[in-house]
Amino acid sequence: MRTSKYLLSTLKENPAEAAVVSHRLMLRAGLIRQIASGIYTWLPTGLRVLHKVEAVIREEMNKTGAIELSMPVVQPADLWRESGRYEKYGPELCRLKDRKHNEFVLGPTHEEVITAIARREIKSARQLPMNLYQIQTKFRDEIRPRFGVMRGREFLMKDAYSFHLDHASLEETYQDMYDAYSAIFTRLGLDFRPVEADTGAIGGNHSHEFQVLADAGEDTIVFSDASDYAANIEMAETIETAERPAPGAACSRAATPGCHSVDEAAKALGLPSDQVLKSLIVRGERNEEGRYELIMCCLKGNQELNEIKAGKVPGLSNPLEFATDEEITDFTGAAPGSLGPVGFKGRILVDRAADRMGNFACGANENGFHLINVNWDRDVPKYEVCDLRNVEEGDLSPDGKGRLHLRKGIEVGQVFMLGKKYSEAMGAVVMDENGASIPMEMGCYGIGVTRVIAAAIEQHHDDRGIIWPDAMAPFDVSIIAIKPGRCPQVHETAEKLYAQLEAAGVEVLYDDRDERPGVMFADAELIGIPHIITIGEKSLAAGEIEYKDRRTGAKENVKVEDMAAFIQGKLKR
RNA sequence: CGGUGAUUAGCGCAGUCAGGCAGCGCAUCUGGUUUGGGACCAGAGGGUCGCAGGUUCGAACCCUGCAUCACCGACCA
Repeated sequence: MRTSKYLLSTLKENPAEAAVVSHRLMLRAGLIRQIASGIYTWLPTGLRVLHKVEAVIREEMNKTGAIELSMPVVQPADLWRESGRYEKYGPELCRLKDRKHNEFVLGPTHEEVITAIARREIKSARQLPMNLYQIQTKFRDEIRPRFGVMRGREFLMKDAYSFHLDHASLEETYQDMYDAYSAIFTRLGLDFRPVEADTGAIGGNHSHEFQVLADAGEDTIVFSDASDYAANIEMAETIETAERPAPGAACSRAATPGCHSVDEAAKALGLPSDQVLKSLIVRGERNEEGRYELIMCCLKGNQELNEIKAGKVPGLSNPLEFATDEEITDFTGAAPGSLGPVGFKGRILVDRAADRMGNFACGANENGFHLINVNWDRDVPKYEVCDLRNVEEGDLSPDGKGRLHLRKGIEVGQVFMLGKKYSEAMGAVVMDENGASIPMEMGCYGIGVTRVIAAAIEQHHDDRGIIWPDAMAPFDVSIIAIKPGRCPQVHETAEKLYAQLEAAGVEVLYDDRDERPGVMFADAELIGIPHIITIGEKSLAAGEIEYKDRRTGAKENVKVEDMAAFIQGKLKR
């Protein structure tokens, strides 16, 4: 490709809207342009990168025997009613109508369509297992799109769905996909970790996420320093070793006017925040009158509720919902900020760490008052202990080996065992050898193709721009001709080398613009092309061409006639 | 969904407080000088000042409503 005939679209200045480095560089390098909130055009250079990532994914998926197909973005609402997700999915699901007022959705994922395909097309158990995949646009109407394509509303995803006669077969394919994902992310040059994960809106019962380690990540992952335990913080179980102190002085009331938070109350009472109980009121199930049961969750004041774990406690709303201020005041007679378990009329859940507290302070269920020297059992006779809090840096690993460390991660892939959730709801069955209809076991496996690119840039860049891993680079080589208009020999050498490399199948961006050198160097480095060749009068006088490695910055002079072979040698590695 | 802020040339912004000819830098085009790390000089083109309404002799600027975008928060007890 000649730069003069290409749409490079690089920006010298930093775009105002970009907060993270990958977003900034994707805009500056001319990879993407925003067209609406969370919706992007992929410019030619960006599309080349996208195609590179797709190619690696296809190769590794095909190796496992998965078969590619393509499903529609626009899907009939009825299909989603069949699975029960039309109502359940919430406002993230974009709903629309056609001219005949038929209802449709923009596919945020494709379980419904694939299950509809499978139930028609897979007729015999002998066809199983079968793993079908596509690389297709998804649309999720995110609450808050951000960080460019990291959390976009429209994005590209590789999604695979496997069908099985039994669970053992599902486990086998799950492992194959786990291994394929590891191979894909390794080939793409990413520093990643597979972690145990929650199954979320997709449903199912077993799952791993593939997390790219990066500070810009929106997920928190935890891992042990002494074992291979790794999980999303949403899943990580806490282990407590502290002993509960013996009850001391009797419980008494203390005025805490104007205190609405744990920190304010702790300050007013002269206690550290881990001696103050945090009491949160959440919704349970709805009763006949349409009211929610209100349940109290008690935590140490300095610790955080884990909504995912709490949502799994039987009887609690899932996904977890907090009670409104009105509901709380109606039920307890006090406003948030003055709540506590002593005398609370409803179910009380106590986090494992909070259970080890003694002689602590908590709200008095009376505005402007707290209780001090409160003790479980003595002052709160009935409560349930469960795992409610987020693990923290240095906590014991749930497998009993080592301590936990927290890191930020970008979720680039997830593998699920779905089981029979969709096949049962939608009647995707096969005949077994006895002639009985049995719903197929299913698995599903996603990779955020567009997010992978942002994640790669987060991990691979410097102050000059992107440093692509080889497998993702939009071009293999950049040829920069210094003032070819002034020196015919430079022009001829550049043209010849360009033709030679193109003929050898090397992807070259040949900067033939006759710009000042600084402009061309800056563009090549911003775009992140791994190998940069400079042809100029100086070295050409000695019959040489300059080579620079984008990653290491190392420079080398190579004889004109050897350069094509030299580059091909670099690319083979 | 809540909070904060923004919206003026392709991009980045000033001008709004205190109403009175639409500005600056970059980019683009023309000419010239330059030429190994985002050159310099001279000139030119480019604007429904987000939209709608109101106040005013006069509105980018004041008022009202709306839209879009961004950032922060959604752990609140």
